[in-house]
Amino acid sequence: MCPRKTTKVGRPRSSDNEKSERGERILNAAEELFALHGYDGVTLRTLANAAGVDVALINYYFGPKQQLFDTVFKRRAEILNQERLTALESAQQAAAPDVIAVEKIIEAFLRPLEVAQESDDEGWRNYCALLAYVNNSAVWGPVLMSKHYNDLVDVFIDALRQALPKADDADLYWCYHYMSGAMSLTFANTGRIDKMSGGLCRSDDFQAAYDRMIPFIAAGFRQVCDR
Amino acid sequence: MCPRKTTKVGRPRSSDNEKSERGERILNAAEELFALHGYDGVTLRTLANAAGVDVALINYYFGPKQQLFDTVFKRRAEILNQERLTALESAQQAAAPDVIAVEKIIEAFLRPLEVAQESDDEGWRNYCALLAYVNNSAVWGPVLMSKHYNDLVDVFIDALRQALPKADDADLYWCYHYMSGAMSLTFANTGRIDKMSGGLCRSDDFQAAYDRMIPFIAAGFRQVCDR
DNA sequence: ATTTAAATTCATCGCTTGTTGAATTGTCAA
DNA sequence: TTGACAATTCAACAAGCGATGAATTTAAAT
Repeated sequence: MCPRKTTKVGRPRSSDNEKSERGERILNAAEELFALHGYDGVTLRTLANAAGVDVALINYYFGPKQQLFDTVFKRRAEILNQERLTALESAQQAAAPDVIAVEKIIEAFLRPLEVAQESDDEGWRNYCALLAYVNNSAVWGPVLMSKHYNDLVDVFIDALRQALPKADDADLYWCYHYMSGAMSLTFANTGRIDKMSGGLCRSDDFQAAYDRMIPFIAAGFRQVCDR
Repeated sequence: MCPRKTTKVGRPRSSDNEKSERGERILNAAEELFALHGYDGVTLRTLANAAGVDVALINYYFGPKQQLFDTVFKRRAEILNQERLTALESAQQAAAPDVIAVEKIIEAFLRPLEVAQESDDEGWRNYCALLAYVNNSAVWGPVLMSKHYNDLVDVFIDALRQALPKADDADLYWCYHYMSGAMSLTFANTGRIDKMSGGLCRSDDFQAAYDRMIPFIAAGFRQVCDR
């Protein structure tokens, strides 16, 4: 007779689905959808549906949409930065008292991304695509990239300046920019290279991408900055 | 008394604003807005307003929104491809009977973009940003890039294969991919490098970007494909 | 002169958007 | 046991969305 209500209003019993972690479910779904469709391509209702959550809960946890976007972008930026920094430091200590080689700096910059993408956590693959979106956007790039990644840039530019003493700063920044672009597209995982190469190369073959990318970028730096 | 009607219904006198070219005005405004905000970030009303045109006229000329997007993307793709091809051919003839050098191939690929961006036609700068958006999008990239640029890729990969006979195809495609990413971000003109470098480098300094990019990319190709 | 077609505006359709206030249910400390 | 607070659903809001049929004006063809 009376139709069984499938969703119950009000605070759920904490034992119902222990560690449901709705907040994180929202962030994960948002990460995936924003990466795929961009900021404006995702509606809060689609997101709520993907996260298995009522639409009002998004605002309850994260405020308005823009703030949610910033939160999603920030979350893994901090982790990634930390891993890059420790990778750089340990490479510098390994090389001491000599100055570190360019290849090692590039490696400290790229390997954390590769490790993240190959991890079990699917969220990292989504985050890399989001990073490509933000990095290439004239609206979000100057805001979010500067806000969350500029400190890291300074550290790596410093390291490169020591490794390439003949370079002037403009050379270093431009080359860093090329690296950033190559990295973004490569790890954005769009499936483009699969089609382009007729299936010979695969977007999700991170090992192949990485093996070639380090020497590619390092040689570029040397050519421009070590003349 | 009677309020002056500022817009008149019906077909306008052809002498009214000769060569008004409303169709092209729509395409140009769409190019700019799509490049800045992406597909979903642009509403047809915003676009109509920017183009100084009634919203219904967009559908009349270009059909539904998706079809408009494709038309915008296609327009300059054909021009760009043609210029890249002739640049490659004339470089090959200049080198004959020797095989062309890697640097010359990269140059044939990049210089048309630089010339376009430095031209008076502001639309080219917008188009480059649009190209970066599409290239990095997992939704549009595999569709539009493949549709409008894959033939060109084949030609350039062929040329690179001749210039780097020791390389296997996977190497070539991956390096091409790095080049594509570096180019996209660099010419996307997001203003990121301006902030990153504290004003030392400027996004719109295409000459500076280009002067360093050719040797950077060429050295990368040689390192990976000429071992 | 008449008819047909092209180019434009207007008004409106049904749906979706982000956001929010109110109601509901559960937890936990006093 | 009561009262404050946390977590959730529901219903609704004004605004905006893409699309389109009808009306209108002009140009071109006959």
